[in-house]
Amino acid sequence: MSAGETQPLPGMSDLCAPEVFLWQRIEDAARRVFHRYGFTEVRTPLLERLSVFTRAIGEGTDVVQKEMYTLQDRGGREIALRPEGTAGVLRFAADGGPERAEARLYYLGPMFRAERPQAGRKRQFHQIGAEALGPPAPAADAECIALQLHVLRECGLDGFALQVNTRGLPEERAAVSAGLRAALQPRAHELCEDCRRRLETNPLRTLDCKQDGCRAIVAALPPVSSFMGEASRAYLDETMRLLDRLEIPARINPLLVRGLDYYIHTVWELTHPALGAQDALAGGGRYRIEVGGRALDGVGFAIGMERLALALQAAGVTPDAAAARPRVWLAAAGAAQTSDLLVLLQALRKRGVSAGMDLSGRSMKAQMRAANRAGAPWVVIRGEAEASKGVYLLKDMAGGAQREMGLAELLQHFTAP
RNA sequence: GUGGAUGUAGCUCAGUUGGCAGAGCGCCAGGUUGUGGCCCUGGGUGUCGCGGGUUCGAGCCCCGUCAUCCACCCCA
Repeated sequence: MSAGETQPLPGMSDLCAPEVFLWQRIEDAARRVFHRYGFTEVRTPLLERLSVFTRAIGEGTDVVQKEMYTLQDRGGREIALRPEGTAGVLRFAADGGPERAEARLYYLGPMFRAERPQAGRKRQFHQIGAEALGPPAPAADAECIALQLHVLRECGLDGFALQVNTRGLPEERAAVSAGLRAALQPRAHELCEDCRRRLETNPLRTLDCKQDGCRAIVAALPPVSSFMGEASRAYLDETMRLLDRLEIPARINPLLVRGLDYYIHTVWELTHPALGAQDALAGGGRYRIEVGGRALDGVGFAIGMERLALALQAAGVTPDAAAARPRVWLAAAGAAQTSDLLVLLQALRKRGVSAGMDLSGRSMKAQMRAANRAGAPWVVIRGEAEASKGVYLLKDMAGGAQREMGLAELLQHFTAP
């Protein structure tokens, strides 16, 4: 409620129970699938030299120009919080020997972009991503898409739509730009102000303009692949054919543009209808990135965890708090019994039993209420009467029945298979 | 960076033409001298986001500001 000190920065949020259980489930599912595909985790720094991002993502992109958190470190170096994962992973790959040029890596963690927060858009957001390094091959792209869908399905999600397009090769970009510019020229005066500017700077960008007028004009354009060479068109065709053989429903969207410069050939995006305006659940593509004097090829994707969690919740997948529920709760009548039960509490935990207890010395009634709230199926009660007999009272919370037990029998009850 | 909406109890939200700050849920205590869930009773001093202004009087009107949400933009 109180604004200010206790609130996180705009666009950043604290993640806690119960939502955090859903996140853990997503992370576990992703790791499981990645390992099955031979990917290993890499944890690169959140901070990198600014040039790592500007070189890879592209000087003129929105991500670099208006969305990065940049700062100077104590040595006066220009550094930045990572706005995406690929650049750092590729910096890592270039840092090692030649075997890293064929590495299969996944990552999972926070990214930072200084945008205006919105539904499904945070300034600190989280991605699950993977990079399969290696030379361009339609089969590698198809496998990467299959992996991404596999991760999503393993999380319990369905109902997303896959759109694919091609960016061609870097050397074809001039031809694509020129082709688009020429095709748009006759109707340039009908385009919106932004698009008239884009026509000069980056004609590709006119393709995903949201203005109705521009959309109508752009929809009539020949596909970008028509301005590319035969090899690039064949690459896209083969990729689509392989997706079809893998029974992955995909649609070519000739208007799909992705805002990072490093992409070549296959690019794709997954949208989900539950997400609202920010409906891109995940994206990916093939890239060629120059780092440390050499060009590395690969294909990769990223899944937005916030958006995945939103889509899952919309689909009725709820956080499962069961894992955090104690199996047994301990309740003491009197301070002397509290210390005895604290010893029992630790004995149970050491034996692998999740156990809880209210240690603040409250009434029996309050302790029972706490046990009920925690969802413990069993409660162990100990007061003067039990202490003098050297026993514990075990209560079954579902039926209400209770009976006395010695310590050995009690431990046996909770540790027996 | 631009626009719209919204800020009242721990949470979700009412609050009339400006006139004593409210409900539900949750939480705590009691009814049950050692026992949860259901029921009953009791428990609210809360910077009405913050700062100014108008007024006899402001949660309500005006100005500013901050925050949140949504949308543009961009992307995951």
